Amino acid sequence: MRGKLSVKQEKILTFMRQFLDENAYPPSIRDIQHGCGISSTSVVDYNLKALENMGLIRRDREVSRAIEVLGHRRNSNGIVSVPVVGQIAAGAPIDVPESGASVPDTSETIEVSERLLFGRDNVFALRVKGTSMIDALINDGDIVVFEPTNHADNGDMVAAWLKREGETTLKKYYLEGDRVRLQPMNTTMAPIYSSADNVQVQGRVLYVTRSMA
Amino acid sequence: MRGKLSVKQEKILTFMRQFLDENAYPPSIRDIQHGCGISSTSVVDYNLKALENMGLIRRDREVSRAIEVLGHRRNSNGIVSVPVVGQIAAGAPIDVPESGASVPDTSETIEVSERLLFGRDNVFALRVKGTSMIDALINDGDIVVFEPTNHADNGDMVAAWLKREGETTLKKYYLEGDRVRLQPMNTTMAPIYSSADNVQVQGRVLYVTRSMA
DNA sequence: TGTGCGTCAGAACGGGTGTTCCGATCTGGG
DNA sequence: CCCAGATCGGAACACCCGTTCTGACGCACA
Repeated sequence: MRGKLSVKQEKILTFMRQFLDENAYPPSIRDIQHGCGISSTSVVDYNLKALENMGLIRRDREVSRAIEVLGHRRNSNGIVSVPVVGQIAAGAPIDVPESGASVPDTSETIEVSERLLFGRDNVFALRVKGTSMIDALINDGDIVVFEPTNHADNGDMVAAWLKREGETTLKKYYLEGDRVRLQPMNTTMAPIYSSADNVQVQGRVLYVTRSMA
Repeated sequence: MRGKLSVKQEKILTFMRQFLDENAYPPSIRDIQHGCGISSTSVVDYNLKALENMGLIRRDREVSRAIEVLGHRRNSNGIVSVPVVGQIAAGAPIDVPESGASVPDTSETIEVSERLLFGRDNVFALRVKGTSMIDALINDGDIVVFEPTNHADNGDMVAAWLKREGETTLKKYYLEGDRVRLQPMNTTMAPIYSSADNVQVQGRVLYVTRSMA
C-alpha cells in the first residue's frame, strides 16, 4: 500500500496540479475522472484514498472540491520549504539528510525565496543553540540555512562534524597544515584544534534568520 | 453599481479571503451565507454578482466553489510576501506604507512564514545600510521586517522618524523624561537625543534575515 | 484449482450547490 | 403620497458531487 505510485495515481496527481494552476480551485472527483480518462468515480475515489494514505494529498470529506495537494509548489513564487532538521551547538549531533530523502511532515520548516539560495539544492536548516557565534552576528535561537558540502575554504562558516567526539558545531573553518582550527566567533571562547581527518564538513552557511517577536 | 462596497459586500470579501487562507479551496455560496450571517443564498448570489461586475472576483458559473478572489495572493502554506520598501540607515528617509495601501508589484519582496509574524498585519521590510546595529547582531545588508506601530516600549528596536532632520534610523528606543534616546548598538557610536515630539516611531522589529552567499 | 487481494466498472443514494422565481422591505426622488 | 429601483427572504428546482454497494476481472500463491 505504501509503495510506489501506480500509473493511474501518478496521472491523477499530475492532473490535479495542472488543474490547480489553471483554475484557482481544486477539481471535483468527476473532473479528475474525465481529465484522466477514468471510467468511474469510484476508481478515482479509490485512488484518492490511496494517495491520502500516502500523505500526498489531504481531503475534507463530504465537501465538494476539498482536495489539497500537499507539497505543491506554486509556480508563481519560487519558495523553498527548508526543513529544520535539528539543532547545532557544542554537543548535540545531527543527521544531515541524504540527497533526495523525504522529510517527515512533522518536522519544522522555514520558507526561503529560491533566489536567495543561488541555485543550491538539498539545503537544510538548523536551530542554533548557544552563543558561540555571537560575534558573527548569530545568536542563540537563530535558524541557519546550510548548503550541503564536504568542502570548505578558510574562513567559511560551516557545520563541522567531529568524528571522535561525536559532535557537530557551528564554527569558522581554517585548515592549518594537517590540522583544522574551528574558530568560534565569541571572544570569550577558545578555538578547537583537531586533526584534519577527524573533521568532516557537513554544510556551509547560506542564510540566517532570527525572530525578534 | 460601480461605487463603494456595501457593508455586506465588504464582509463577504473578507470572509472569502479568510476562508481561502484557511482551507485551500474556495467557499460555497452557503459557506458564505453562514459565515457572514446572511439569511438567504439569493442574497449572497446577488452580492457576488455585484462584486463580479466591479471586477473584484471572478466566477465560473454552474461550477461549485468556483469563486476566485482577484488580487488575493494564494499563499500556499501560510507564507506572506513582505515588501522591501526601502533602506534604513543614518539618512535616507523612507515611506511607510499606509494600512491597506497597495504595494507595487515591481518592488522587491521577502517571503516569511505567517507563523513567525504572530498575527501582525501590514508588515513591511527594510534593507539595513551601515553597521550602527552591529552589536545587536544586525549587519549592513540585512533585511529587517517591521510591524507598523506608533508606540514603542523602552528597549524596543524600532524604525524611528526624526521629523526635523527628515531622517529615519534603526535604533533602540528609550523614553527618558520628555526626550527620547535612540541608542545605536555599536560601541563606537554615540546615542541620539531628541525631544519626544520630534521622534515618530514607524515600526518595531519582528524578524531579521541575512544572506551569506 | 481455489482463495484472497488489489483494482476497476457501473449504478444508485442522499446531500450539497448554483440558480431562479416571487414577493417583501427599504430608500430616494418627484 | 406614490413610484421605481435596489436589496433582501424564503423556497423550490435541477444538477453536481462525494460516497457506497455490488459485482467483475486479473494476478499471485498455495
